[in-house]
Amino acid sequence: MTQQRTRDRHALLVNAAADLLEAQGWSALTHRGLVAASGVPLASMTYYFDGVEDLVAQAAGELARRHVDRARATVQALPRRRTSAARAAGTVVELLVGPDPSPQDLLGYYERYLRASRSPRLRELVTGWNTDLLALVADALDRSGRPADRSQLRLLVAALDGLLVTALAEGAPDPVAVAVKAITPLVPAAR
Amino acid sequence: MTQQRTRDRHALLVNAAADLLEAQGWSALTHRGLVAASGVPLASMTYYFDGVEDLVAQAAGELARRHVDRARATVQALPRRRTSAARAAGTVVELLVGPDPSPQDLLGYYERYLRASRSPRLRELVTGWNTDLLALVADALDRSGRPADRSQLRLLVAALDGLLVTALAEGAPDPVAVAVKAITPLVPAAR
DNA sequence: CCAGAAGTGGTACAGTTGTTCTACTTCTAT
DNA sequence: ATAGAAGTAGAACAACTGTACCACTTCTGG
Repeated sequence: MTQQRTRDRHALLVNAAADLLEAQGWSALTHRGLVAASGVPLASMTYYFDGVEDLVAQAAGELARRHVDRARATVQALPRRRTSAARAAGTVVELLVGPDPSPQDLLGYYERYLRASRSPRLRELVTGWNTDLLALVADALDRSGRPADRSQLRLLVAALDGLLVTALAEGAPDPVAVAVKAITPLVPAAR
Repeated sequence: MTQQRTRDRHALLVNAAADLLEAQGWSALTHRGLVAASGVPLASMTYYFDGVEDLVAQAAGELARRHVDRARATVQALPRRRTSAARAAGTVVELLVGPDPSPQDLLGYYERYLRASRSPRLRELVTGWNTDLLALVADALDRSGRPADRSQLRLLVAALDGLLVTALAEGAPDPVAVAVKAITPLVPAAR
């Protein structure tokens, strides 16, 4: 069967690949980039991954898993009490793009997101990931005393994505601040 | 001074580059790709463009210009009468992403958009382009008897972008239909 | 009309990339 | 313990990229 060292090495590679993808985007996630980041020889790339597409998919999967785990922890730590719309909006942003992301983080995030549409495997990954994330956002809004139905939720998240992407493309200094302020009117009323 | 043939050739190249970028995305816009699409020899690439970055910027600029021109024509052809929210939403979508775009068109559109944040020159281009487009959307909504203020406008467009990007990443069959339906509640009331 | 500028085009170079080949070592099941 | 599978590792390959070089032709201003 598979040996211990192999499992370790595979995990090492996937983790390093996810780090690389997160830090430097798609273009940095190459066989040789991963070699430099992991110290594993080049020939092992084709041994552990069934082509570069597989490598990319596994790295993206790992990143998505980390994201959801972190978001879940954030939600579970959320106190169950009514908060202001602005605060709730801030929480939603944090769940989606992480705490205090740099413009580069955001760019990487949406580049990953978009690229997914090129591969069936990644599309599937993104679909599941979004479902999880949306459920977490719903939970967070519940805890903030501002329950949202599906369409409100979808619109809120979509507006956030759109605002962040635009702020990013235009090179706005603080995309998150702009976005939080703009979506606050879309946060459901307290109930 | 510059000769006629040079201007022709430059225009030919920029047009071919814009076509290429529109049809096949960033990755296809290479020196050799443009050679194949235009019939102009490889060495002319460095003659007419100051490096590949310049080539990309000029192609993107041409594409943005075409987009705004087409949107402007669409708005000017719009009758000045009150329409349903759904219809107005459809018009907004058409202005932003063109009439009946395929998923591939949409993907290219947002990839271009996002990539812009990597280059100061492209950021500037996108900023101006968005300003023009937003003004056209405002005009279109006016004509539809549904005037919007700046923040309504921004939210509407952002939600649209976000919905399209998500539908795209998840591989939804008809992103535009999904998006039009979802943003209809954000269309300003008739007045 | 003709020197010099402007433009043309073939070729080559250096740097990427993903992938393959081929020996070699290590582990595991019998 | 040992045969065979599993994993390791170096080197090389072919395809791609952007760009530089150099001889050539075409155009244009004085």
